[in-house]
Amino acid sequence: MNQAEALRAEIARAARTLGAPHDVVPHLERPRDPSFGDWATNVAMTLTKPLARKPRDVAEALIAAMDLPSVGATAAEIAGPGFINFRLDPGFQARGLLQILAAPEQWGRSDVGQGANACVEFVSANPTGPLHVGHGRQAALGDAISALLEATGWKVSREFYYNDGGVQIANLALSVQARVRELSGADAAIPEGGYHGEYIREIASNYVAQHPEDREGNDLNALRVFAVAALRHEQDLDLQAFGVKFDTYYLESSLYTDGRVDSTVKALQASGHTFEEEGALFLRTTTVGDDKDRVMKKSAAKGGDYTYFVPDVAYHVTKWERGYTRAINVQGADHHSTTTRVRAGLQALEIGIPKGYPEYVLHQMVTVVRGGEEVKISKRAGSYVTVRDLIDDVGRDAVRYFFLMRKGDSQLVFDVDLARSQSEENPVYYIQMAHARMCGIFRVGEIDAASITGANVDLGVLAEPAEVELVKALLDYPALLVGAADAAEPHRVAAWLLETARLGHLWYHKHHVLGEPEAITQARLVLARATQLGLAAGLRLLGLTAPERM
RNA sequence: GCGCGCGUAGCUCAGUUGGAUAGAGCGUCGCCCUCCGGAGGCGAAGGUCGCAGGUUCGAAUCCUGCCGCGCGCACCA
Repeated sequence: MNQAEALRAEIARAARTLGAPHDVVPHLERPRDPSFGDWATNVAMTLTKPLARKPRDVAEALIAAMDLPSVGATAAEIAGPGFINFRLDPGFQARGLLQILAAPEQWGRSDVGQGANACVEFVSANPTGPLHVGHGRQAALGDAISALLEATGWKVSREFYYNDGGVQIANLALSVQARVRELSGADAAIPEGGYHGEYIREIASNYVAQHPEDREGNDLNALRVFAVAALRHEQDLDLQAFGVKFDTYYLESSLYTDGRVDSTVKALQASGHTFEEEGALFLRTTTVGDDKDRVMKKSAAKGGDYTYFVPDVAYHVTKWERGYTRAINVQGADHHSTTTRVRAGLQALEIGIPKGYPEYVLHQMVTVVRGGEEVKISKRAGSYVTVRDLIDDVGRDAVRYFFLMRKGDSQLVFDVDLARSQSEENPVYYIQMAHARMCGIFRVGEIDAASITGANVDLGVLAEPAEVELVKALLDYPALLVGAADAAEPHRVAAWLLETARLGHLWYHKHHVLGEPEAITQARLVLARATQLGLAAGLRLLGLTAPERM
């Protein structure tokens, strides 16, 4: 049990002696102003009604009923309408750092997920071109959300759904065909809705080199297979360069071949939530808030195919059946119309899937800016900027951090000049520098950092305000992860890193570690080591490196 | 027109799920400093949290209606 939990438990115990409900869970928060204390609770105000007493009365009785020393508290004061502010003994508080030193790899990890299975689906790009910046944001978000879930006790599968059928793939094949024919001197145009990027030319010439028997590009099926394989390979290389690995690749085509699409349609029809109109089969989605009912199967006149959301529903049934109690889909906000449909389909099946399943993390657009100007195209892809462009330009760490530093709901401006600058205005550099600085202390002092355990060190001397603030920030990390994982919001970790790095720099500039009286040096070495490990843990979680020198 | 998201300091954004005098970085203006690691430290100015109502002990946060921006509104995916 950590310090905050111990304090919470003691408040709850005291509250029960006053007659509070047995299941009371006092809310703890950091006061906005550190001068108020180290922890605050509003529990006295929430108990006003059940206890039928005034908030300040409750607070007073609560404090009297608490064993403050047992939880390291030196004072408890009533403030404002009924807050209780607790002050913790600095040495007691700093002893929380020992947990970091004892098991750095475990730091921040918890078991709130209790080993349940979660599926995080992200990127899921059609194999029709190199990955663009939106995919990059999805890759960073999906990978970080996965890491967050893993750190909080979930068993996570990172999944990539391949749309390997459908109109877009057909257009890809036709686009390559046009370029092949162009090579043989024929006059051929890219079809409507086709792909114009430079990479299509590369694929075409590779195709001709490997298929000398089809210089005219007549074998559309061979073209399609070749192009999809080439682009899947290319996307794999992009993801590899980004350091993202998937556990599962799920092919849309397999949903047809193993009969899941048909069985899903039959089940939906049996459920009574479908109807036929003008020769097409509809799902009644208006009952769950959609603005119109959606076509599942096109009329014969339109080809009689299933629309894309039918395999989508079938696919999400497999997630449920594969035992994922939590499924998170990371997509661009332009896909938000699918959420209602997929959920409606799953609900219509009436097989016990929760209403909010799957969860969607939808992110807004990314604008790439260089030299103050928006960048819109890349040579290779033509109409859009690729992830590869960014990685080559500013490096993997910066790309990852920049994609994660804003919450997905907000639009993101990716300033390439800032991302590559070696200055403290660059948040990535700033955070990594803080880590490297802590490492530097041990290097200069010729001390083996791993030998620092904090045993027999009086941490009570870590009482300078800058030290107390840094200690508190470091100890907030585990709870931060729980909240971030629950909300699927990695940007909280990015913000925590920046703030903790700031406090680390501040402390470093204000106080010396080496060359102080022995007792102080020993205590500060513990804080330096904990800061280094704490920052490294956060960086690692987001998939960033923690360099020892820069 | 309908749906979703966003609107917080000059700029870029946080805001612990409804709490105290709304914060940080950059920029601006003062004053210091040159220290284990490249410049940093201290302080100041700067806000009607888009607007107007509502809910309650208490709202940037929840509800309603407007305004502005983005995205989406196919028998496309």
